[in-house]
Order: sequence, then structure tokens, then C-alpha cells
Amino acid sequence: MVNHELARIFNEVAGFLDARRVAFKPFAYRRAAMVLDGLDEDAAEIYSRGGLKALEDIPGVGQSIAEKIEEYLKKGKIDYYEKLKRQLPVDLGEITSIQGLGPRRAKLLYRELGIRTIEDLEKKARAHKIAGLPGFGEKSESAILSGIEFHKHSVGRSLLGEMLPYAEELVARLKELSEIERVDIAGSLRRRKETIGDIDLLATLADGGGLAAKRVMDYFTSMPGVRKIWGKGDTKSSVALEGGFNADIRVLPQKTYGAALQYFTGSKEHNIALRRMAQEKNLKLSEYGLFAGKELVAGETEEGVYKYLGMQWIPPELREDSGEIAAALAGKLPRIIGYDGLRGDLHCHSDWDGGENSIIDIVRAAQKNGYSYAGIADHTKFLRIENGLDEAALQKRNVEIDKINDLLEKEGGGFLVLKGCEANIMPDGSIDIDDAALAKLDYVIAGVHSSMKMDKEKMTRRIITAIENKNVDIISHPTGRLLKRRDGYEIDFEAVCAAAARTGTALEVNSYPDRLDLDDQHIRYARSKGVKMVIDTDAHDIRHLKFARYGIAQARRGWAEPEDILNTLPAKELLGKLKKY
DNA sequence: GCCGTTTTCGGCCCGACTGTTTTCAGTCG
Repeated sequence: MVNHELARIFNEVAGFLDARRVAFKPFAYRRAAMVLDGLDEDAAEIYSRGGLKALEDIPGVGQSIAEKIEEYLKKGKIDYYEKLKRQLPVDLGEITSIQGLGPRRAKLLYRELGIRTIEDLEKKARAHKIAGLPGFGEKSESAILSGIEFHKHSVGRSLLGEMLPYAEELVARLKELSEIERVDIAGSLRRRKETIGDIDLLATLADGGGLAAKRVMDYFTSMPGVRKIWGKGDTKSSVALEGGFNADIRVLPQKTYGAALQYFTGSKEHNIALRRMAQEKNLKLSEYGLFAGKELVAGETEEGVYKYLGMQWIPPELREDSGEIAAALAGKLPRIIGYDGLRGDLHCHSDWDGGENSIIDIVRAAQKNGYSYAGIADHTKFLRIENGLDEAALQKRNVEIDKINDLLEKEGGGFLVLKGCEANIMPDGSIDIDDAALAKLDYVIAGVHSSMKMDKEKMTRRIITAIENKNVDIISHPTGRLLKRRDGYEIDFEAVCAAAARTGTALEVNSYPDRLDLDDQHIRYARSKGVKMVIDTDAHDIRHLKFARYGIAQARRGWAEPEDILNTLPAKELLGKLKKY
């Protein structure tokens, strides 16, 4: 998939243009990057299918960008981008990933101090060369240093939402090989952690011959997208892929495949606890099987291993040594929500607030997804840049939704469009739009989108005030974190949960790949306090509806059962469970 | 650079916040 790389390049081009104060073009390049990133079809396929014309049919891609994509596909690089990079030889993508640094300041740092990379930046900041530059002071310098610390923790890990589709593509390709019987994703990716270090694949061979294994290794190390081969042996190979991922494959014997899958899925802590337990029963557990003395007693399947140890099979999402082993021994694992457990999405942005798709397009996509309702939660007026709707516009949109519901009824019913919004929680906890307008909606989502640097006490009071608003049913992305970019705002989550439980306000599990907010720990705490949740995608494009599985994964990691998640219910029951006033 | 119920040119990308400033530039959502 070249889309990801193209998106990265176009985002960087936008940054270079920003640095030179070029107007409007950066916006165009960023839009094209965003669309490319969300595309299902590879740009290379689109081009081979329909040439430049087909590329220009991509929303946000016109003649100029289409030609640059063509150039990239033919030459592997884009002259315009290379030229911009020569003129400002700075790793813009990296530097601007530090909070508070954008293209303009990156340019200044290069001109004044020759800073090109994060390493340069850290050196100069530690040497106190940055405070004193025009526009920089003591606070900027220490903010840069703490931004670098944050960056170090997240570097080298990729988002689940980037990695999983890529890994699934690898699995599909490997399955085409006649030598291969079975391929699985293992490791933290199988456990659906929110960020992933690398892709671990396990496979068994159809006939088990050594020659077949060699062919699998040859195939794996010469796949398109392989940038570098770290290692290549008879049963294990390791490669670096474009996009910065590493992937490993191991070929394993069928007889003990389950034990290997268990071992390589982890987590390490889960495995240590499991091995200790096995030891107490005079058994020995390793990737080669479960042994009583020298006799192999289980190992062909994972289920067999767990069963022999006297416990339920544990879903990979729970394997973190956080109580799942005791629960499995007692036969009391939670009946966690399934990946097909949602009946609708309550957080879709339509073209009314600048999203990509019309309401009817969202309906069709949601129907295709097997949903029985879609909630349209457009931004409200405070968020001007997101084209937030004011009272009058919201009312007009409601009329359109009524019309669409009439149409759906004529088609035979069975699908409902719900009227919602994603309102803004102002610094004092009030909502940016009139109560009367909110009261006309089926439900109201409210979220913090501004003034995020409040202290903990103020931010907590702000969110609780919103929770106590009789019109607010759901709090969106409750902690505000952005993976690999910034931590959430400071809040007293226990107090927020107490208020949510008291008022019957639901908290959102936002499925957007860089949010996943609430996270697994928060979900687990919230459900322990009886707080209801909804799993939403925050889709700005119908292609984002498929992000739901990342939110579901997070909920599973948080031990959530269907009863904890309101949008596992049919629309009528769901509306009945939302806050009453 | 893209786009078109303002249609092939002329709009589009606003407003709050922060830190550095005494009136503003840069960043962010």
C-alpha cells in the first residue's frame, strides 16, 4: 500500500509550504493526505485501473497532486518534494511531532541553530541555546524537552489501526502460498494493544518439509514492501517494511502449534504467571508444549493448553496478568463484547459539519455494516473550523433527517437515523449551544475541544458540570489523549465516573485509531462503577466506520460485556437507557 | 491546489490559547 507513504509525503509538503507562509496550498495537500490515508484501494491500483483520470476522481486530488502520485509510482520519488526538502533540510515530520513546534518555528530553529532532527533539538535545548531565540523563552525550552521525553516513549511503536490492516494484508498474501497451512498474527497485535512494536506472524506448513519452509522464507523476505532483511533462517525471518514496521515470521510444527501461539501471543507477564501455575501442578509449559515429565500432554491447540491447566480459554485481549488467570480458573471470565456486537454508531459527522459524506451515504454504509441505526453527531457552532452548526442549521439538518427516516420507512423500515450532535464543553462547563436546540435532539454528545491545559481540579469540575447538564447524554473522548502526540488532560477520573454513574450519563469509547479514548484501564474502572459506555467511531468519512473494531478491542481489553455498552442495544432500547429529563 | 446548487475564477482557513510579547506570531483543533 503506497497510500500511507504518499500521505506522509503530502503532509510534509504541506509543512514546508506552511514554513514559507504559502496560503491555501497546505490545506489542499493535507486534505489529499487525509483522504489517501483513509482509502481502501491502493493508489497504485487506482492508477493502473484508470490512469491519471482515476486518481483525479479521488476527492481532494486534482491535476497537480494526481501527477505527483503518478511521478511517485513511476520514479519512487517526487521532484517537488525533494526540492522542498533540499531548501529546508529538516525532518519536519519528526520535529513538528513535538507539541508546540510547527513548521515556522522548525524553520527558525534550523536557520538559527542548524537543528534538523530531534537529536539536534534535544542537544540545543539541554545546552540552553533555545531560550532567547526570537519567540522562544524559558517555558518553550522546557516544553520542548518534555515533548521530546514524550516522543521517546512513543517512537518505534505504531498505532493498532495502522498496523492491523497491514498485518492482515501480509496474512492474506501468505495464505496464497500452497506450502502454508495456517498463518496467525501473534504478539501484542493479537492482544490488540493500542500501540504495537512489530508484527509477529506464526505459520504451519502443509507438508512439513524443509524445502517448503525455505520457500516460505524466500517468499516472505522478497515480498513487495520489504525494505530490509534483518535476518533469514530456516524457520524464522525478520524484515523491515516500508512505513517503518518490522515483521517476523516463524514456521512451527503442527503438533505443538497451540503452545507456540500461546507463548508468542504473550503478554510476557501473563506467560510468567501461567508457567508458575503449571509448575505448581508439576507441569512444564513452554513454546514447545505442556509437559508432564517428558510426556507432551497438551500443545496442539491453545484451548487444549488452557484446559489441561484447569481453566477457561482466555481471549488474547485479556492476557495481561491482571486477574484473568484467577477468573479463568474459577470459570468466571467476563463474557466480553464480540466484534460483531454493535448495532449502530452514534458518532458520525456528516457533510453538514464538513465531514466527507451526506447523511444518506452514511445510512447506506451503516446498513452495509449490518447496523440498524446511525447517529449523526455533527459539531456545534463553537468549532468554527469544523463548520460547527448553530441552532438554525441544526434544525434544518433535523428536518433532513426526518425526511430520510420517512424514506427508510417506505423502504420497509428496520433502520433509523438518530439526531445527535457533538457539542463543545466550554471552559466553565457550559454547552456552546442553546438548551432548546439540544432538547430537540434524540441525544447529545459533548466533548472538550479547547482550553485543554486547565489544571486537574478545574478540568474535572468543567466535565462534571457538563455531565450534570440534563441535555448531555454522552461525553466524547473523555480524556482527550492523542496517541503518540499528547497525554490526555488532567482529570480526576474517579470523580468523573461517580458523576456519570449518578446522572446516568454515558462515557464514550472513541474508536478513532489515535484516540482509543477511553482506554482499557479506564473502561475497566468505569464498568466496575456501573458507568455505561458507548463505542463510537467519530467517523468523518464512511470509511472510518470500520474503526469500530479498534474501540471494541479496547472495550474487550477493559473486560466490558455487552451490558456495559449501550449501542449493543436496538435503537429504541438504547434511547430508553439514555439520560432521562 | 482544489472545487463548483456562487461552476473555470475566486473563494477557501476560524478563533482560542500560549508564550512571548507591549500588540503579536505560532500552534492547535
